[in-house]
Amino acid sequence: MVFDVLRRYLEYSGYAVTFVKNFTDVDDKIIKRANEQGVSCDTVTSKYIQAYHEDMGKLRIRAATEEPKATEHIADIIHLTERLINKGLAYVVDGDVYFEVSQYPEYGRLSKRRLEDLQAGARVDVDERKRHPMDFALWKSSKSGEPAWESPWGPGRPGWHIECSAMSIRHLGETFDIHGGGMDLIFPHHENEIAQSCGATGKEFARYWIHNGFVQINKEKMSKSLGNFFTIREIFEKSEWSEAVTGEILRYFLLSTHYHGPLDFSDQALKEAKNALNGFYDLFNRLKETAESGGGDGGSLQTAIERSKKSFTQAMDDDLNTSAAVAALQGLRSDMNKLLRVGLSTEDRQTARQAFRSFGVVLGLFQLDRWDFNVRIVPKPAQLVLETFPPTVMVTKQMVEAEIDGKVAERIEAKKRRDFKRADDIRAELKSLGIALEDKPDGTTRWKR
RNA sequence: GGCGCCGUACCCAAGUGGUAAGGGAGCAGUCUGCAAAACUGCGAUGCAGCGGUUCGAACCCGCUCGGCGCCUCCA
Repeated sequence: MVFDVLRRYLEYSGYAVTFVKNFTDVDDKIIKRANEQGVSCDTVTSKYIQAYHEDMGKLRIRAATEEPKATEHIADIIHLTERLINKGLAYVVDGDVYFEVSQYPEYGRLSKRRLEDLQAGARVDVDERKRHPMDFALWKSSKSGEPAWESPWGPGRPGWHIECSAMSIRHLGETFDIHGGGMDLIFPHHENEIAQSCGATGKEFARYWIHNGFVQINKEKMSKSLGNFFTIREIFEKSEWSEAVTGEILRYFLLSTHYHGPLDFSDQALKEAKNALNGFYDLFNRLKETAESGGGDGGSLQTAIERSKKSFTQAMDDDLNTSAAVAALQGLRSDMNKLLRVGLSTEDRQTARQAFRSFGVVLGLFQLDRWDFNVRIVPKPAQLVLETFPPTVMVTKQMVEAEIDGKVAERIEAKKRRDFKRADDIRAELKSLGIALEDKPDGTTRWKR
C-alpha cells in the first residue's frame, strides 16, 4: 500500500507513472504445491494471483500498469543470462547458470555488506560447484516432474532473482526511477537484481530504492510459529464493519505511521483509526446538508484549504510523511468545523467536501458516500459454535431508509409532545440496529449508521 | 559476530541543533429535555538510560538497555 500511495502522490504531483508489479509464478514452493495437489503451476499461481487482486481491491489499491509474470518472460530471462555469460559475469555448470559475485566489484553496495562478512555468515550446505558461496543461480536445470523451458544450457527454469531484472528491463527500460519492496528484500534479492541488471547493461538500474518496514502484532513479529499470523482476508472476514469501511480503516491505520518504521497491529489501533475517521465522516455528513442559515465566510474557507494543502504537500514531499500529511487533514477538519459553526453556504460546503476528496484521492481515503460502519451484524456466539460452513455466517441486516426516516419523524413528534420516554425508546431501538441519531439545533434530526 | 530499522504523554504518532505538531482515549466547561456531534480548556520542565560536544540537544558523538528484520534455494 505504501507504493500505491507513492504512485498516487506522484500522479497528483503531475508525473506520469508506469507502475509495474512483478509476479514470480514459478519457484520451488509453487512446484511443490502443484505436485501435491496434482495440478499445474499455473493453476496454483492464478488462484493466488486472483486472491491477491481481490484483497488489493478491498484495500482500494489500484491495479498496476503492468503485472508481468516470470513465465511469460522466459525469452527475456534467457537473453539477459546470455549477456551476463558473454560479459564474464556468469558461468555454466551442468546446465545451471550462476552469477559470479566476485566478478562484480559493486556487489554489496545496496545492503552495505562486504563479501568477506557474508562468507562468515554463510551456512554450511554450499553447493560445491559454485565458485563462490554467494554465487546465485540465474538458470536452473530441471529435475524430473518440474516445468521446464528450452534454453542454450538445456531444459530448465529461471533462477530466483533474474526474473525481476528481466521484467523490469522489459517494461521499464534498463534504467528506471524507483524500485520498492520490503526491507527484508534488500539482501539478497535487490542486491542481486542490481548485480544482474547493472552487470548486463553497464547502466544504472533503479535511481531510487524505497523499502518499507514491517507489521508487528502486539509488539511481536507476525509469524506462523508464534501463532499470530493472519491475512488481510481474515481481517475483512472478522471485521464487524462493512467491507468498504474496513478497507478505509485499514488504509488510515497504515497511513498513520511512516512507511519506514515498524507498524504495530492491534484491535485497539484499528478502533482508534475508526474513531478518527468517524470525525471526518461526521463532518462530511454536515457538509452534505444544505445551509439553513446561509451566510458564511468563503474567504477563510479558501485560506484554510490553502494552508492545509501546503502542509499536506510539504509532508508528502518529505519522504512520503503520511503521518504528518494526515495531521494536515485533521487540521483542515478542525478548521472546517469551526467555520461550520459560524455558517457556511451550500456552495462553500461543496467546496470544502471537494477539498477533502481531492486530498483523499492521494491517500485513498474519503471517497465513500456513506460511512455505514455498523452494517454488518455478527451472529451471536452460540451460533458460531455450530459447525456450519462457511464457519462464520455473516448476517446483514439493514433497515430501509424510509423505515428509519419514519422512526425519526415519530421521535420528533414525541419530542414535540415532550414525551421524552417515547423519544428515548425510539433512539434506543435504532441504536440497537446500529443507527445513531443526532438532534440538530433547528429541531430536525440527522441519523447515521 | 556483521549490516540495518525502531524506542517521544494512557494509546497511536510527527519532529534530525533553537527550546516538544496532530489524533484517539480521559477529565472539565459551552450547547442540549437527555444524548450525540461540535467548540473551548486541561494534559510530556521532558523525548529508553548514562556520559560527552555546544550559548543551546529528542535531534550530533560514545557507551549501555530493549523490540524487530536481514546475513540461507522465500521472493
